[in-house]
Amino acid sequence: MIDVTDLLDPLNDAQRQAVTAPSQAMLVLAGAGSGKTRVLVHRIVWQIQVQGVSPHGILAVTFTNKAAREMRGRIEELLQRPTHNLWIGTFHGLAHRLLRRHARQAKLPETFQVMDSADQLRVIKRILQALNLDEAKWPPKQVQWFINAQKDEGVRARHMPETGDLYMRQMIAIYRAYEELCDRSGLVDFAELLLRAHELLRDNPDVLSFYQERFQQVHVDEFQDTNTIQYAWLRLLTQDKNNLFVVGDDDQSIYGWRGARIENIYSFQKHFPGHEVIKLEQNYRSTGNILKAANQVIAHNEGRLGKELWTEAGEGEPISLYAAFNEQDEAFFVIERIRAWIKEGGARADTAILYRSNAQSRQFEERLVQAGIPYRVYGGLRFFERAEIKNALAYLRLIANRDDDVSFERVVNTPTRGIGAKTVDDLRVIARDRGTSLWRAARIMLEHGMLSARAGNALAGFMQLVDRMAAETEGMELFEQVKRTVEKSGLIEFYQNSKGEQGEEKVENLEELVNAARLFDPAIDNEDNLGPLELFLAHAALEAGEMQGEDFDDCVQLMTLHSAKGLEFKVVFMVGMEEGLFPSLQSVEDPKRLEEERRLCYVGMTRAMQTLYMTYAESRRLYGRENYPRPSRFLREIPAEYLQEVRLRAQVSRPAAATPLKTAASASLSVSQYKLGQRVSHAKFGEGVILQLEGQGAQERAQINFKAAGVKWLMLAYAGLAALP
DNA sequence: GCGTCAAGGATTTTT
DNA sequence: TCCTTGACGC
Repeated sequence: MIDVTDLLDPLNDAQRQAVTAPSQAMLVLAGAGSGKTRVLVHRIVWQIQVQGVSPHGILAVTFTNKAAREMRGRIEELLQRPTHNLWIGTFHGLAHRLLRRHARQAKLPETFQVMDSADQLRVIKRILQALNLDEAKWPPKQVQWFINAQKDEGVRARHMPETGDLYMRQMIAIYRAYEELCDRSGLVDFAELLLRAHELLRDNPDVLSFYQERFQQVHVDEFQDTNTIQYAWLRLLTQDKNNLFVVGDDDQSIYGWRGARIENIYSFQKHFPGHEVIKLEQNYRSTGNILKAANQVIAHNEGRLGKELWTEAGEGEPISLYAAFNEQDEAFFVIERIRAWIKEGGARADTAILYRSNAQSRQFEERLVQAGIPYRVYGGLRFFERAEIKNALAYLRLIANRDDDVSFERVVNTPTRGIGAKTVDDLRVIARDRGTSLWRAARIMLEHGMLSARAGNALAGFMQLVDRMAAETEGMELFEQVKRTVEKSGLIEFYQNSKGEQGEEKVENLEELVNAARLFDPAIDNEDNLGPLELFLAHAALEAGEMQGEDFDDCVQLMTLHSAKGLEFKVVFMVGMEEGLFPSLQSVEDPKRLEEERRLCYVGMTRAMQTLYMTYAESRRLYGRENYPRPSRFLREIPAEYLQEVRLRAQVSRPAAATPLKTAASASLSVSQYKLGQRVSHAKFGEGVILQLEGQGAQERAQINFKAAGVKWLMLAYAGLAALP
């Protein structure tokens, strides 16, 4: 008899019910911090150990590589053995694997390469140029968004009606040209991976039935984030087998803007009539007050599946609310609190500052630097996104596939070798006329002597270089291959000669790339007969790598609310709780988007384990303009009993340097009768002295030091002040 | 080809 | 306000 103690003991009733349920379609509604990964992991191990399902017959899909890694790690830990043939991966990673295995049936060249979004944008810009379209009128970003949105819905250019308005017809034409170029170059963007993989299964019954039979159990994490094509793909795989096990939380759906369909979680119930729903509502992360407050906020959304988090932990502290004068004061307050936390022995890494938009990080960074507190900002450039790394990869990609136009354009003149825009333009024309790649076009032009001697020589030199590198490095070990390429391409030399520290850092990064190649273990997911180089390139495209700073150091965490999803911290600061910032101005008009903002708020609040601070500023400089936002509506949605206002103002004497408002300009703009230093009296607060004036007209405000009530900011229009002599 | 200047744009992010 | 991007000139 198998001992299932380890498997079931750590679970609560609902979790256990989900883990041990018979094979059937199942929707696990897992609230924040309710142990959803644990349920997935234990469910999979249960199937292997108790139900006798072979790991080979199990598929688990996640959104991020990190989640996939974590899940595999935990499964192996529980199983006490490696899980080689169990498929765990991201939607994109798995789609890529399918396409590699069935390239021909997917109508792709065996050597196809994956483009990241920056590559995609370059291609789009090229298309716009080729079509003679003005980028101002057809913003490349918007085109990119349009194309991806179509692909996310499974729509190709040829599916789109020719009838629409001019704008639509033009967009479709661009889309079509884009598809043609990608096909010619063997390039596949992220959305295309999913769409192709779906078409592959849909149009090839033999392939489909092979995988339908193989995968006895399909598991999906973060199901609320799936888009149309991802869900369609899942349904193809599991069609009549009722073997789809999804875990998700409709209240944590925050990626609607990039195609995620929260509706999938509702449709699931229609598409799989025999399904079971299990709710995980016991939260193991936060204290009672935080959870109750979060429950109240999210309750303002409509059409939820309905869940209420609860905890066995005590009430804990109320949420602290701080009204800052301005963004500087907000940062000051947050950093003071972090200081106090550290002073009491708390770890810096247990504190997180969460904001709605990246632009907000600056003031906190400045203060942290000032205070000498180490910190880490999430969301910078990733390793594989760095220019020098992409250049090196471009050479490698050309070695793997000469028709890769994006890579060709990227490095044809990097390092500079005298191939100018003119030559590349000529190449593009030929390539387009003949419907072929730049590489082939270059061949043709060289053979027909269509180039000037100088350009011709330079171009021939480049092509020989690539051919030579390919020949020389064939059969080499991967890292040796990468090393040679980096050197022979001239990139190392190029960056060494470029000036200063920047170049040095780039050389170091290139060395790091060689190192990454050395550490890269293709065996991990080489169930296919792919070469190590191809696998490495795919890895580079599908996993942009960690950000710069690793989290080895104990440092304060700064990130957007979006990137905080899935994480937890003892002390959380949600900053910038203001109308127009959070909820974002762009979202307030549309109820759907507003609800997504509210879910984001819910996600943010439920990150906090012990202490949650929420702050807003009464005045905020944004894009060079002073704003006087109102506190976020989400704050009003929290019942007062869970809130505690922090009153610091009278105690905080702000350093003069942090007071940008006392400028001559702002003082002179005060047309009113009030002056700095003027004594005034107020009906409620009594007598005081004006410390600062800012704004004008109806917006004019004064900071007043009241003898009895302390320092306050008041709108002059409403304050009803009387001037004293 | 590189450096300088001006204009425009500025949620949220993974793959 | 500030940063990125593109155009233009050496």
